Order: sequence, then C-alpha cells, then structure tokens
Amino acid sequence: MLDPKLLRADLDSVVEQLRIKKYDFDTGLFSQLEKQRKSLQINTQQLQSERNSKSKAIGKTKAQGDDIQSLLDEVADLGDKLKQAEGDLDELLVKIEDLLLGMPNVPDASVPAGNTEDDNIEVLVWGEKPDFDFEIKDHVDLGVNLKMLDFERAAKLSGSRFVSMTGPLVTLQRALIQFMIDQHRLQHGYTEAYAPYLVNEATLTGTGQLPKFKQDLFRIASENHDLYLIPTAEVPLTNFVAGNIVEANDLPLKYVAHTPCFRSEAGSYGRDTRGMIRQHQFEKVELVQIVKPEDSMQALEELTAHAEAILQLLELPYRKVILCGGDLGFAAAKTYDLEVWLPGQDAYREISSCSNMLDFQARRMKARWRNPQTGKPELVHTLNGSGLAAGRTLIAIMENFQQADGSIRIPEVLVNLMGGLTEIRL
RNA sequence: GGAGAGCUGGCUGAGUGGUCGAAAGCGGCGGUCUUGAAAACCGUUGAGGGGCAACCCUCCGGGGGUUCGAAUCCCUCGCUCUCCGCCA
Repeated sequence: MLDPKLLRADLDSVVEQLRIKKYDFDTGLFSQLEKQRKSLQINTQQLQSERNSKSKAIGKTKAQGDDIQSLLDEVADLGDKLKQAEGDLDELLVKIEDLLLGMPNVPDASVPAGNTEDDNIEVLVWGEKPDFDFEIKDHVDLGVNLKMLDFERAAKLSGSRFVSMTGPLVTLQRALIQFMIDQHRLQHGYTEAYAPYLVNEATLTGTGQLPKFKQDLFRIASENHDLYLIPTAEVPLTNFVAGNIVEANDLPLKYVAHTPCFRSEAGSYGRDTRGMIRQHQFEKVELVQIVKPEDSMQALEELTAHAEAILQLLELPYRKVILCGGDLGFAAAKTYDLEVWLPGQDAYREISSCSNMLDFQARRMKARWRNPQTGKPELVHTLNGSGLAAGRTLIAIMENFQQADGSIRIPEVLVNLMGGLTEIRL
C-alpha cells in the first residue's frame, strides 16, 4: 500500500509514476472520496467529542447528587446522529481502503523505463551455454525416456499442470533443495524457517496477493476453514513480522525456507503447456529479508547475489535482467530476474525473481521497527527472491547436463547429497 | 470431540459502568553520582488518525449489542492455556 499522506500531498506525481506500471488511477474519484471523508470525519469526531463531554458532565452531576434529566434531554438525539455518521464514515473509509489496496507499488527511480519484458535490460550474462555434438532432448523426453517423469499419471490423479516423478530424479530435486538451503544458511547468513502452507486472507493481503489476485490462488474453504494455499513462501515468511515492532538490533531478519507453491495459473492457459515449466504445484527455496529502510537497496543486490551463487555453483548458465517499470510486479519497486539457460527451449527462462518492496508490504501488514534515532516505530522494508525455484532448477540440470545416451550427469556439488551417484541413467 | 480458564501498552500484569489511554513492575530514553561502568536515586516513556491551528477523535483479541456513558455488562467469532478423549 502506498502512503495515503503522500497521495493527498502529491497525487499527480504518484499517478504519473503509476502510469509506468500501466495503472490508470481515477484521480477524480479519489479526490471526491477524500473530500467526503474529510467532512464526514470532522463531523463524526465533533459528535463523538460532544457525546464524550456530555456524558462526563452527566457522571459528575450524578456524583454530586443533582438531577440529570435536563442533561439527558440534551443528548436524546445525539446517539442516532452519531450512529448514522459513524456508519457513513466507516462505509467511506472501507471504500478508500479498497481503492488503496488495489494500487500497485511505485517503481524505484533506478528502474529503467519500458512496457513489456522486451524492455527489460540485461545486466549480466554468466557461464557458457553447453555445446552439444548430438541431437538434444528437452526435459520431458529425457525424463519420460528415463521412466522417471510421468505427466499422464499426474493428470489421472489431479488434472493438467501436475507432474509425478519417481527414482533418482526425485532424489535430485531433494538434493537441490538441501544444497540451496545449506548454502544460504551456512554461507549467506539466513535462518532456516518453516511455515504454514495454508494461510488466511489477512496474510495474503499483507503481501499483496489479495484482494486483487484472488484468481491466481487455490482456496481451501470448508465449514470451519477458509484458507488459501501459498503461491510462494514469500507470503508466510514476510508475514512473520506482521503487526510487530522489531528491535533495531534484530534487523536484518533473513529467512530461507523450502515450501511447495501452489498457483492456479488462471490466465495462462495456452502458455508452457508442455513439461514442468509451469505447474500448479512446484517446490521452491525462498529468501526473505526484513531490513531497515536505509539498507534495502543494498540488500536487494546481496539477496540477488545469493541466488546467483546457487546457479554458479551448479554451473548453470544464466543471465540477469533488471525489470523495466511496465514488467514489475504489483508489490515490487525494483526487481532482478535471473533466467537460466534451457537448451531444450533454446531460451533463457526465469528461475528466480528478486524484489525490493520497500515499505509497500510493511504498510499493509503493519510491520515496523523501532528507530533509535527517533524512538518511534517506523515501517520496515521487505525483500524476497527465489533461491531458487527447485522444479525449474531440476529442468535446467536435466537439459544442460544431458549426455548423448539420454543420461544426466549430476553436478559436482550434488554428488555427495546423491549418495555418490554421478549420473542418472535408465 | 467434551469440560474449564484466559486474551489489557515493547514485555509482565492490576483494573470498582462515570476525568481510565488505563496502576505497578520490567525494558527504553534523559539526568544525578562515578576516572569509566554497574548499582542506587530522580525524571521521562503506548499506537494510529483528523485538523492551518487551538485542539480533537479512535484503539484494552475481532465483530455486534445494552447505556447519556463500556477495558468493565450481554451476544458472537477467533486465538491461547489446563484437564479428558482420539490421533501422525
């Protein structure tokens, strides 16, 4: 959420910046609602003030043993008027709140201009694309031939966009997850975390998935519950500090967690239908940082580097792009995407997205820290990034490390975690 | 699933329907003392919002109700704890 005070003070420039994100803000509506709010709020508070002082007077008079009837007559119709005013004000405040909750974050000044992903700017290319002297296969053919990947069986159980796996391929995914977590925990200073996979509406509103992106989520509603499956561990991990005032000494908070992620993928029906690029359920290792505002831009560079380190250790070629304003996500002020090379697609594909949300999520979830300079609670900044998406990392390894006979070499750093296995073959 | 007890400021914890936004303690901040620190002592210290301002409003788990007036009474939902049952 953006700062309402900023909106009142400098609406035009905010609206201008939001246009970068293709968000057309109805300033007329907002100004009108604000005007109504102001007069309604002043009126309501006046009535409240009157009620308070009159009630106090009644109390005092009664304590002195004097007659209070004339005072009671004075407030006879106050209650109804107040109830009406409070009701109107509440209704209006909800309207304004809804409007604010639907507004995206403003891009940071350092974000390049542009509309689509074609305008994203490549800032780094790392590694050598593998040079194959045989006809390569994509991960689907590789996995199916190895009899370790089965989409039809998953479709039987659940439908499209699910996968079932068996054998060393599953072990490889688990080894990847283990490897990533250990790197972040031991080399990058993250605290390993475990969190619920089902969360409530408030939690999703805190990170920005709700109210606007309900259609992207899986909802689990029953007689006693109304919860959503997490689309990313960013949601529960960032919300660890929801409603809290964190001591300055405890910052930064750095969490790493592996969770499954669930996405309905509504609106992407035709896209990536082959293979396990885009699934309703996938495994991801997520990095989340809660930091002091002054540190957040530096933290974004570091967090992105932490994700990059994994790709480098796995010897996977990738490139790093900075998202242009138009391609930025709803809550993000600045984002780096890491795209891994997939020979089977002859393309770089996103494997990590690292974002600085500034105080956008913090304001929604009332996450604050106590600034020793002012002694006051102030909003923290939140960041997150995949470190990495395990399913897509598995694909990348299959395709980049495939051999002429359809077997898959295990990257050096994973061999121990694979119990000494150096390649996966039929 | 059954029975009971709770939910109050950064934390612990008092609270009679009427100057209660709320005692006290801890913690924080400032000071005295000290070469410095600790201890002791003194002072200070909730959050959010509106208004040009004076100043005002809201908040005692969430929501609703009773009342001129609710932290306090009633209803409801959520959560925590204890006991019993079941259970990975």
